[in-house]
Amino acid sequence: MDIREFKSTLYKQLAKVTKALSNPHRIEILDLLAQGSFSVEYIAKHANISVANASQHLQVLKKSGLVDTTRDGKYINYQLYDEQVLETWRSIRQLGFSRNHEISELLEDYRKRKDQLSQISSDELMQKLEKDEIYLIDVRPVEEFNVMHIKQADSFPYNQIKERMRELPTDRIIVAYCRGPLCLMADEAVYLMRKEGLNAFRLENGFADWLADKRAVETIEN
Amino acid sequence: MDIREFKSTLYKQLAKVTKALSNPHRIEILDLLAQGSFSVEYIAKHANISVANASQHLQVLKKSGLVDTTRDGKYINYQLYDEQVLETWRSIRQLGFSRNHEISELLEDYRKRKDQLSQISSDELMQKLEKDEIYLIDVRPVEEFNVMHIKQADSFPYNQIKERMRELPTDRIIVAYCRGPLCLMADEAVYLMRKEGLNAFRLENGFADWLADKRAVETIEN
DNA sequence: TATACATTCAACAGTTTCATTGAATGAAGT
DNA sequence: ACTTCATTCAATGAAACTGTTGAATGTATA
Repeated sequence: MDIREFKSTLYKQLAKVTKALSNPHRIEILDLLAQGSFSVEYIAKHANISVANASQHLQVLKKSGLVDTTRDGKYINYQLYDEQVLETWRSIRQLGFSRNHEISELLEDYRKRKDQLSQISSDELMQKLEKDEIYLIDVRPVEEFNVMHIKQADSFPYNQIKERMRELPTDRIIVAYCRGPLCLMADEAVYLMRKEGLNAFRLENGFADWLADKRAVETIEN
Repeated sequence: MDIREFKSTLYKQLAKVTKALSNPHRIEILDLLAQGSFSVEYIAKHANISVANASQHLQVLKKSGLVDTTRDGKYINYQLYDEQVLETWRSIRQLGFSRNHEISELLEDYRKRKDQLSQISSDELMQKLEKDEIYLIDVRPVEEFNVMHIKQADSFPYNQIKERMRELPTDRIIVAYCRGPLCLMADEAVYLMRKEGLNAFRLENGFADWLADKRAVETIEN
């Protein structure tokens, strides 16, 4: 095999990985898997595609080595292969934000409209949590909260906020977080809470990045 | 716009960037552009594709924001948009190495056959360069040497090694480097030098990573 | 053993991507 | 103004990618 042939083979192999990342649904799935390990059905539901379609996309990701499976009863759970996949995904996401203007504009517009950009950084959150100045809520689906969540957080799934509004404290700052910077559930939650006069903020980024930064988390056994 | 629509749009926008990365030729081009700024013709030649085809791939990369152009006389030079593109490419390349077994095997097989894995790390090189124990050669095309090169290196393009063999010192260690870990020119050079009894090694990784690590480089004005 | 159900498979049509070809553009130099 | 030459454009057919559908697989539970 001569050098040229060799290089072609190398780049073709590398492209197998990048091809796996080239589809919007697969990106959304990766972003979701950054939260933990989930069944095909769950993934399909949250990526808003059919189960068969999700299964196919997951197989592409698996063949490329980016995700792995474990069987749990009759469910098959998919998860990111390792931390490096998460790191690379974060790098790509970051690049998307900086190189594709539309992405950051979309998010900014949305947030400006919804919650006046009331964000709080991870560092700030840490400090205020220690001083007990904050009530922290996790607005992701309870399944994801159960897999893992920020240490002092309570579960308040986004779709229950309205009914459970009176459980929230009126004398403290409330901080809501969800999956990551692309996740809008926390924004929606903050919007609803502020409409009711609560002092609510959104955590900048979200759980995936909290985890990647190796900050304190907690798990609920099942 | 509801949340779902919003998310679809976001992930579609992100996929615009990843789609640009999903083709083997475009990956090879990015890898080449990690060395500096080059004309369409040069890129086409080194990626072994037609000029028209290279032009098209380059336009895809440009539309996705990953590369940028500057005009120089009648040439149009393409370069990576910024350092973040290089960083993300390195992250993806790293992921490819770890998740696609074939890649590392291919390289290892090739190197085992060619130069018995005689590699030297960047740190080791730095130390030995200071002690003047090493003769360092850059085996990339001279165009790339001129753009930038490791500080103490001399230019010995891979395809001139044979003719210029007698210029090389026999009493010192020779270290050859090329573009990066996917580049085989340094391996070929080491192979040729060792066959002539010279004490030659390959620099682990290559110029792109040397640069990314912010080590000392030099430029030749033109 | 039979049933339920999560997941995968196989086949299909619609769309996108790709490389090739030859013509068009447009800046530089005569 | 004319020529040269790097680059881009436009059109084409082939190949790869996608989502849908309905059937098949295989594990868990009754």
